Amino acid sequence: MPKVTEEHIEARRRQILDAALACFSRNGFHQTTINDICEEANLGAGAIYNYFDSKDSMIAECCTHGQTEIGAVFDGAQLLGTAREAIEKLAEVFIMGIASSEAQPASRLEVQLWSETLRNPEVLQTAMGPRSQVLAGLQSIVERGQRNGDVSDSADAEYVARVLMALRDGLVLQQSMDPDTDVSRYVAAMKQVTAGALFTQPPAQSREQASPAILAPDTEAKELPVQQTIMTARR
Amino acid sequence: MPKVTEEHIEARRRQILDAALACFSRNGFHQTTINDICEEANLGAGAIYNYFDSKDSMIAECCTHGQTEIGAVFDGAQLLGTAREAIEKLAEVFIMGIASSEAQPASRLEVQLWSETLRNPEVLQTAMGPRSQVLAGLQSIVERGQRNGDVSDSADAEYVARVLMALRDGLVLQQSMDPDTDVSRYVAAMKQVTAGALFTQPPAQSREQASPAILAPDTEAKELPVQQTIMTARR
DNA sequence: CTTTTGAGAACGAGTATTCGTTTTGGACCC
DNA sequence: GGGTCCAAAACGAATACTCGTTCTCAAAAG
Repeated sequence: MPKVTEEHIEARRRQILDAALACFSRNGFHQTTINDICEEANLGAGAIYNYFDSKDSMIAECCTHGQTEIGAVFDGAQLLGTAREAIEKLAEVFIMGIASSEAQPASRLEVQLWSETLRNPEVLQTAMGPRSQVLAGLQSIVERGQRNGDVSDSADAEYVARVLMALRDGLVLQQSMDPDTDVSRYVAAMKQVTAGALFTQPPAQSREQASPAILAPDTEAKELPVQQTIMTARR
Repeated sequence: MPKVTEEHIEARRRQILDAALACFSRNGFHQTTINDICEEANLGAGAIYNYFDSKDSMIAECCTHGQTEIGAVFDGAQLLGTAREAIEKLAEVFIMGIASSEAQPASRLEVQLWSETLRNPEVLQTAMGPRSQVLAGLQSIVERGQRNGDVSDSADAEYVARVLMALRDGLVLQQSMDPDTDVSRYVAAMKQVTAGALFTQPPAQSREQASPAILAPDTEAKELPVQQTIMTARR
């Protein structure tokens, strides 16, 4: 069959890649053999090597594919309004979307990818790209919140972003280890925690920087509506 | 040399295990060859097989060792007082202690272990043991806080525990990917977020269960210090 | 008939494990 | 006390096997 349509070729590639992805998420990259992929794809070894140079290139392609998707979903979320709103939106779209319960294979693959980054600098590169993009996005949300007086000035924007990222990564891990993880309940709990609605009582006399918001300098507590006093309030 | 003391044997085992651990955390379980371990331990291949049945048994032993330690550190933290205090304590002892910056190898090993759990049901078992123990501990802290009126009744204790766990796991991941991660800054940011001190303003009109704390029943808002109003607010 | 595709045998590099040999150093006798 | 002995310990080449990749050739398509 000389000259098969370009789409056919792409379809074959995707067929193989899907098979590889299924195997990788089930067994990890290095425990998956080419034969496993062949069987999953119902193809012989020769066929696969018509479409991919090597197993490593399949691994690489799976990794970049999965990671760029994460960046894309993050970018897709419209993060307007206050930081609080943005974070709530993130919880719904970014976390629910990526770690949605029908996507357990994707979570498992991501965990495998994490361990691969520790070993393979190239994979680390491709994984860190989208990750730092997301981190930067989160950080800028926090910083914008600070400019708007929405977020405590004492917050360490970079590390608050990391904390938010951890909330996502941690869910991915839990979901991959335990398929019964209830993502909605997780997101609800996460919202409650990040919204500061976990405790019914205020922080004790803040000893250190533990809860610096209440020490924000320019507050005029007595004059302001109650709620306002907590945060930086007006400059 | 007949008659070698029992301790000597244990010491040799540990020597080999330490070598294996170093290799595993550097390269992952399956990319590490027996020869790598031999070189790291300055031993021949045969010597190693006097102390371990197989490479797999070394993997298994590394996994259980690392994981039980986590459980032990958690148990070691004295978690008395209010839930807020307990969580702060946890941040300091549990998270700082386990993910302390000189322990990057341990973090890397844990990430490798995560991926191994997805593949090897036996490893999953041994890893889940300490993990569920910690989760249960976290959950009971939250529940105790609820009984004391310390924590919002609407909180989903089980999933709040998962969120807290995610904060730890996420740090482990970040630290393993990026050795420059500043654990103290992370812990500080995490404390601020969990303490509800991130935002300067109270949650908007709670639309759903997003921030149910403001509906917590038994608060006496008017009597309380100003800060208190933020979370429990009116009514 | 020419060209592309795919299956599966064959290859070869790499690895865990085994095993026969060598080394070690404490015990035991003189 | 020092020389001999010998089981434990270590070694490392040999083994058996797995797995990624290549090769060959038949089938299929144009």
